[in-house]
Amino acid sequence: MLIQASGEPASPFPQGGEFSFRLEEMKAALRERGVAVTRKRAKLLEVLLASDRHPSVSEIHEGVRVAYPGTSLATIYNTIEILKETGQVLEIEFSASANRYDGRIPVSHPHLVCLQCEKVEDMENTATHDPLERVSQATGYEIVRLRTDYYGTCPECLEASSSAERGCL
Amino acid sequence: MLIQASGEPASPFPQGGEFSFRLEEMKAALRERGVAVTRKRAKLLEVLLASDRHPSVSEIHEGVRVAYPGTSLATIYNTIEILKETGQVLEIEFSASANRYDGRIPVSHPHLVCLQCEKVEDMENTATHDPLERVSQATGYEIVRLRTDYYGTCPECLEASSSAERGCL
DNA sequence: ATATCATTTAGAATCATTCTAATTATTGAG
DNA sequence: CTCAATAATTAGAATGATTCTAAATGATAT
Repeated sequence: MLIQASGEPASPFPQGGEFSFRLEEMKAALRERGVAVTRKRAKLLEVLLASDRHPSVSEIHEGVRVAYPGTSLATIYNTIEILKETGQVLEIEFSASANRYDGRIPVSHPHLVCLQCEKVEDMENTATHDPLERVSQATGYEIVRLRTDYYGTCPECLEASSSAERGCL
Repeated sequence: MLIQASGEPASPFPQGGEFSFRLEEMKAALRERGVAVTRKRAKLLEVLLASDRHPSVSEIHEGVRVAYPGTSLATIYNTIEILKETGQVLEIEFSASANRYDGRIPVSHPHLVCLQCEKVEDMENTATHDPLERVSQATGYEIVRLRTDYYGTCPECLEASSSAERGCL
């Protein structure tokens, strides 16, 4: 599926460029990381930010290929990996379909995922008593499932790695 | 990784059978669905319930093979699929590693996922203001990421399917 | 210009999962 | 019991997303 079909030249964003701030932030993060902001990478960032679809890698690929037809999938994966490492993109994992990416808000926040059309939308972070019902009311979705997972390092692994640092291994 | 090595005969659960209730519930759901509770399937349910690891398909496979060495992976996948359809197991999706399954509490609830050892633990559902900090305090995890996603059907798809039902397509 | 280093590439490899077509087990009717 | 019908199970192939690899290309800096 195609994200954005704007041509190459200096492309400001369609809807008025609300995310030019993020664009610069991402470019700065890449430079700070010591990697070049090549034309393809810059285009990738634009495509990522231009879409409110939380695009997949292959959607981004198609978007970049509008401007640079020869672009390989590997380039998209490589760059997304760097963006992940620098905290510039949020990966929304799926096992049954392709992962989706949020470059606009790169920190954890709730989404609405339509099981039918696979749309992924941002959700206002409302207070959370009986979250399913509340969210259903607020959004018009028929909510059937909520996923809330906290990711981090467990106490055992924290202890193990601090021991290792102290040379106890 | 191996889940449970108990032999075949009538095996009650190791820790005293707190989940025999769920076992019966799952068997009943299968029967109601019109599928047989074969010995391999029964074993699968036991292995699933016996572990607090939120086992993956291949972990379940290994557990079942202790009792039934010839068991194929396909059987595990097939049965898990039926359990999912009947709401008897909660699938915890990962894209970078195998999905994990919770048969003890088959409805949505928060987990703690260790990024280092890939442990998946159940979490008490505490009130949720500044959830990262709160959860970190409560659990000893160093929390770096929270995933909260609501799954369901968006208003557009709801409308589309009700139109279709009314014969408007 | 040229040596160096990063970037990009096409395609192979991997891994979880699903599919397929054949085999085996179970069940119910007679 | 026996046999036909149906369900369950199997091994392995197919799929699809992602990662890896090794070669080619591009940019940079003297």
